[in-house]
Amino acid sequence: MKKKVTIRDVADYAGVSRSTVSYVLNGVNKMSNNTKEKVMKAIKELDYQPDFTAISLSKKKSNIIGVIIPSFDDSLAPIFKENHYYTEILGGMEYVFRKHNYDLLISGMREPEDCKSWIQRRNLDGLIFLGLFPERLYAEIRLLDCPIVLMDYYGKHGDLYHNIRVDDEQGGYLATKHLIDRGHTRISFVGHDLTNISVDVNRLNGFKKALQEANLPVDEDLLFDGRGSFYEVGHQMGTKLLELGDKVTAIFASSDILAIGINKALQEHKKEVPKDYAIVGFDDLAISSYSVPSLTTIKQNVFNKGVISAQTILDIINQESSTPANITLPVELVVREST
Amino acid sequence: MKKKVTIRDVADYAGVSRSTVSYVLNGVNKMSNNTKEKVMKAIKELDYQPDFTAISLSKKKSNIIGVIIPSFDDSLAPIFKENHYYTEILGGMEYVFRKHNYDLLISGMREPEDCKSWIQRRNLDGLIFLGLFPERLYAEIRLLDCPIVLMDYYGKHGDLYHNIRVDDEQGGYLATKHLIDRGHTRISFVGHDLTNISVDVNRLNGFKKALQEANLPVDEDLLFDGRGSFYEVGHQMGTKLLELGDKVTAIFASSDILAIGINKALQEHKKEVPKDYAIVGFDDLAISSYSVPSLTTIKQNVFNKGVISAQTILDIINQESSTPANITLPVELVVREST
DNA sequence: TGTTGTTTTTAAATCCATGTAGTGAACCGG
DNA sequence: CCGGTTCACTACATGGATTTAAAAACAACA
Repeated sequence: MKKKVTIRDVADYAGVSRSTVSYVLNGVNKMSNNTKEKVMKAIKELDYQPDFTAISLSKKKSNIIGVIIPSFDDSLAPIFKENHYYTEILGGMEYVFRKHNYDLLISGMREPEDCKSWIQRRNLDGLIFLGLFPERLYAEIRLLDCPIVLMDYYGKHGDLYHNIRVDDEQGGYLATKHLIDRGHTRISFVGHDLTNISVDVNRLNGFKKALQEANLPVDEDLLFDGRGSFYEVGHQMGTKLLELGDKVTAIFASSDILAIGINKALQEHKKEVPKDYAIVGFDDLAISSYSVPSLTTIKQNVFNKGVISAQTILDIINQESSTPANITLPVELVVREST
Repeated sequence: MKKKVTIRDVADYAGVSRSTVSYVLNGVNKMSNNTKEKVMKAIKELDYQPDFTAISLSKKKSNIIGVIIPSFDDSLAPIFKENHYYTEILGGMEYVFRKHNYDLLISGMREPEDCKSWIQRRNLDGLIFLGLFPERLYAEIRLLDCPIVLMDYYGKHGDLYHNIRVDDEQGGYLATKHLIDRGHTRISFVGHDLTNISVDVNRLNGFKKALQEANLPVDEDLLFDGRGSFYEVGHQMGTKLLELGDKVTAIFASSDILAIGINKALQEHKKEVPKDYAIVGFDDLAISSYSVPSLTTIKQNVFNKGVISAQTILDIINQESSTPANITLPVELVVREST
C-alpha cells in the first residue's frame, strides 16, 4: 500500500510552496507560466488527486447534495421498487451533478431533526426534498441554513423555498378534456394520498374544471382515493369501478402506476380497454408505453424535472439565484391505445 | 447563522480537554464515570454533532460506500429509467447502510481511472460494482486498495473479489423446463448483451441444459441477442419471432423488460399470450405482475441481493470477512398468466 | 515520605488542503 | 539612488476531529 500523494509531495517535487500548488490548482491567476508548468508537471508525474475531504474541511463545502425521499417502513426499498418516478428524477439530477463535480447522497427520512444532523455531519451543500412530507417539516427546515429546493410542494410555506413543479392542474384538465372529447361523460377520478396539499388535489381540480367547462356534473361518488402501494390501490379501485356498472366509462388516474393497476383489474374481469373503459394516466413513465394496451397519459418530463432541480440548487449555491421562485414546467397529453 | 458547535466547545463547556471528549465519543474505556457524564451532559446541552468531514480526514475513513453503475450516454438516466433492477437493488443497499450509519454515493462510470480518482478524492470506504463492465476494468481495480464487491460477475478475475450472484443457470433451466413441462418443444431464447461473461450466457446454458435433458435440439436460429434499450430489443425480437411462424411456440427472455417488450410486439400483431405464445421472463421486477398478462418469471430476490452486497462490504471493512467468496443466491420459478 | 505502578487526563502532532498576511525582488518615475 | 507600487511567491494559521506520547493524579506499599 503506497502512501497517498498529497499537495505537499507535489510542492516538494516542483520545488515550490504548498500555497503555490493550491493557487495553480484553483486558478488564481498570478503565477508565472514557468511555475505553473512546473507544478502541472509535478501533478501529472506524481498522479496527484486532491482530497475532497480535506478541501471540504477547509472550504466548508462538501460538493455533495443530499436528496431526501420520504421513506416508509424504515426503508426506501418499497419506494424505489414501485415508484419509478423517483428513480427517473434521480437520473436527471445525477446527470447535472456529475457534470459539475458534485456527488449525490440519497437518504430516506424519518424526522426533521435527522436532516438537520445529516447536513451538519456531512457538510451538505444543499438539500432537495423529493416528494411529500409532513407539513411541519417545511416550517422547521427553514432554519437549516442550507440551500433547499422542494419538488411538487403545494403547502403554505411555498413562498420560502425554491419549488419545482409541473402544471398539475393543467394536466388534470387536459386528461379529462381528452376523455370528454372522445365522447365520455361519466368519468371517474382515482387519486392517491389525496391530502389538501398534494399534487393530486391539483390534478383533481383540473379534472373538475374540465367537467364544468363541458357542463358535466362532478359526481362525488366517482372520486376515489387510496393509501399505500400505488399498484395495489389502482387494482382495488379498478375492482370497485366495476361495481358501478355503466355509471362509469372512463377513468383519469392521477398516476401511471395507478392506471396500470386499474387496467390490470379491469382486464382480469374480462373488460376491454379502451372499448369498455378508457383510461388516462399521469407521469408518462417508461412502463406506460410498455403496457398492454399502451397508456394514454399526461407526460411530465421527469428527467428534465430532475435536471432543473439540480441546476436550481447549484444556482443558489453559486449565488446566481436567491429569491425563492416557483418553477412550473409544462405538461403534455400523449395519446396512446388506452383511449 | 450561529457558529457550529465543535469538539472544542464541548471540551471547554465540560472543563476537559478535546482528547477526553474524543475518547468518550469513541468509547475508549478509560475515563472515569464522572468525566464521562460531564462530557455527555455538555454534548447534549450544546447539541453537538460530530463533523464527518473532519473525522474522515483524521481517520482516513469516510463512512461512504460508492456504487458504480455502467452508464451510457454520459448519464445514468436511461438506466434508471428503464432498468428497474438497478433501482430495486439500491433500495436493499440503502436499507443496510442506513442502519450502520453509512451513506451511499452513486455514480455512473466511464473509465477505470475515474473510479480510482473517485475513491481517492472522496476517501470511499468501499466500492460496489453493479452490472457488467469491460473486462479490463476487473484487472485494474484490483490495485485500488479498497474493499470491493462485485455483482453478477462471471469473468476470469472472479476469484479476486467478493461476488454476489444468483443461480442464473438454474434459473434458465427452471424457466425452460417449465415451458417444456407445459408441452412446448420449439422454444426461443432472447438475451441481451450476450457476451461470454454475462449473466445471460449462464441463463442460456440453463436453457440448453433443459432442452438436452428433454432430448430436444438446440436450434441456433432460435437464439436471439440484442444491445441497447431492453424494451426496444424485446420489441424488435418479438417482431422477428413472428416471422418464424410456428417454428416457435414459447419464449424464454433473459429479463422481464425484454419479455414485456416481446409481449407488447406480439399483442400488437394480434397474437395472444399465452395461447399463441408462452413467455417466461427473468428477475421478477414489480412490473412483471402488473403486466397484462402477468408474467411468469424466474424470481431473484433483488432487494435481498442489495442487502447482502451491503452487508458483505461492511464485513470486509470490519475485517470479518477477508478471503474473496462467491455468494450464489437461489432463484425460484413464479408461474403467472403468460404461460 | 519516598518509590513504584496504574489509571486518567492532556498537550501537541497529524490528517490535507485553503487562504491571509507578509516577504523580497523587480520596476517605476523623479 | 530613493520611496512607492506591483508582482510572484511563501510562512503559517485555520478547519474539526483523532491519536501518540507524555504528564498528572492516584493508589499501594515499604
